[in-house]
Amino acid sequence: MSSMDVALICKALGDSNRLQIIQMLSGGEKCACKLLERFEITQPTLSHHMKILCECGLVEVRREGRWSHYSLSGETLGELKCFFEGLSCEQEKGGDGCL
Amino acid sequence: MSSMDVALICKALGDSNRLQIIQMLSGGEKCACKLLERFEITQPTLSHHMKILCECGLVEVRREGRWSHYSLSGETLGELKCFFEGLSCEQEKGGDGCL
DNA sequence: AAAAAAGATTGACAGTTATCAATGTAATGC
DNA sequence: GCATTACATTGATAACTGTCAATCTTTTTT
Repeated sequence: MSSMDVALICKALGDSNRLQIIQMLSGGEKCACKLLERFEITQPTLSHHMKILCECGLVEVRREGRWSHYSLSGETLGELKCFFEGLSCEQEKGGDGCL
Repeated sequence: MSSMDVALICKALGDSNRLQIIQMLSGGEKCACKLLERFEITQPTLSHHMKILCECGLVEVRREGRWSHYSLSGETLGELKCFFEGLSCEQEKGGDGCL
């Protein structure tokens, strides 16, 4: 997973509504109507947010009849966790070369 | 760490330049001049990015003479990792209530 | 004191984004 | 076939963002 992919996902999660959607999806698959109940936004706005979450790869959609069921992508979520786990605040070797 | 805090950090990391800065800081503390060398941006723009990274709590600054040394905040980084580790794509119990 | 170096701040601008109302589409129920 | 339901798309708009040039502040050097 490239830096650009991670940046795209972070950008998607940079919106408070979308971050809360992700947290809801962490409990398992949800349909759009259930998500809509929890937020003070209109249906077109939710649809817009879901599109962004899907386009960055973090969310997958399963269409069934009239319903759209959304869930987290296990693969993308795993890679994202991996990226953050790779970050460290520890010094690697010498200073920063600035004196 | 609240959802809003995480959203603020994600927003900060949603810019490709800032994400790369974070990756550089993962190797250890760096001063602004060293960071500037690696990017195709002007000094005021870098300064702007560093301010955003500091304000969300992910980066700390240590001023020394003319230099500003930047590093990742271990505490914030830890909490951020914790947040992402808490996400799962597994179903919790029943379906989503949508039939 | 004057010059230089490192970095922050200000102001401006083009591009992007979150949001909504209105409308479109596809599936279901009567 | 017609109404309803679930959701997507379009168009508009106000707010926000990344970027740079110009300038300011602070520290070091001569």
